Amino acid sequence: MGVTKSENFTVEQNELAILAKAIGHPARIAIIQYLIKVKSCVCGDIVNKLPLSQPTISQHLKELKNAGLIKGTVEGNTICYCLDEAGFSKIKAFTEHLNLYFENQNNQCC
Amino acid sequence: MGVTKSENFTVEQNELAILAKAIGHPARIAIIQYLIKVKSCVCGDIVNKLPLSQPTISQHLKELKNAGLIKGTVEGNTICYCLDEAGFSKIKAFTEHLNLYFENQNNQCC
DNA sequence: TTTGTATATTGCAATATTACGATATAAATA
DNA sequence: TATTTATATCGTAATATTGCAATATACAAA
Repeated sequence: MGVTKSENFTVEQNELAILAKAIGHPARIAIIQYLIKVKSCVCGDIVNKLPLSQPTISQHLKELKNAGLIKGTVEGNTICYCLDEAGFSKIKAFTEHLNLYFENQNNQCC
Repeated sequence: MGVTKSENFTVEQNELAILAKAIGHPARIAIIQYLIKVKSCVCGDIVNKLPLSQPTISQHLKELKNAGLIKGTVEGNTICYCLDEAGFSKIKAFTEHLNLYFENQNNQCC
């Protein structure tokens, strides 16, 4: 099929899945890492930083934006992108659960 | 195409992408959440906990295992699954970078 | 040994994703 | 106004993912 049965899962599970899926591509990881590295918004040079064509990068940026992981602000001719805390804070809550799990792994069996 | 140009990105970027992609499905989130909740291995009742067929769940478990996010141990007739710290520790390192970014967001522009 | 139980694999149909050339749009500049 | 520059959208081909029925495998129990 190729179609995910979203209706069988909770809103939270679907939200987390959408976020993780959006992160799940090396080009989108590279975009996120670049935005972390420069420590601010980036106006208009992302295309030059990635080994993909302009339409492809535009598509990846759109997906990150749809997932709530980056924000884009029109700045005259160019667009300024930066990380969006909204999306990442949901991931943070999830990973903190995981950290707690591994810190208290008393009853492990395998 | 549908084929990711992995060779254009770093090993780290590809590894992270594979991990995030594996998490990026509500059924696999549900499996992870269930393993967190029961706080131990789970032997043989995952199929009853999810609203998907047995072959589909088997496939999702395989993907989580391939990504290094869960471990499975054969226990007679059943298989015991638990979370695998190996995979999650890589994600932890990545999210900690992000946390630092948002804690020091002095030079934000959008 | 036969039967039951749990999980994996195969095969396939439907849909999603990735990538990019061509083209559109919109602002900046000459 | 015409041209350049930056980004988005469209259309399409190739490949990947999702889901399940059917079947296989492997151990357990009768």
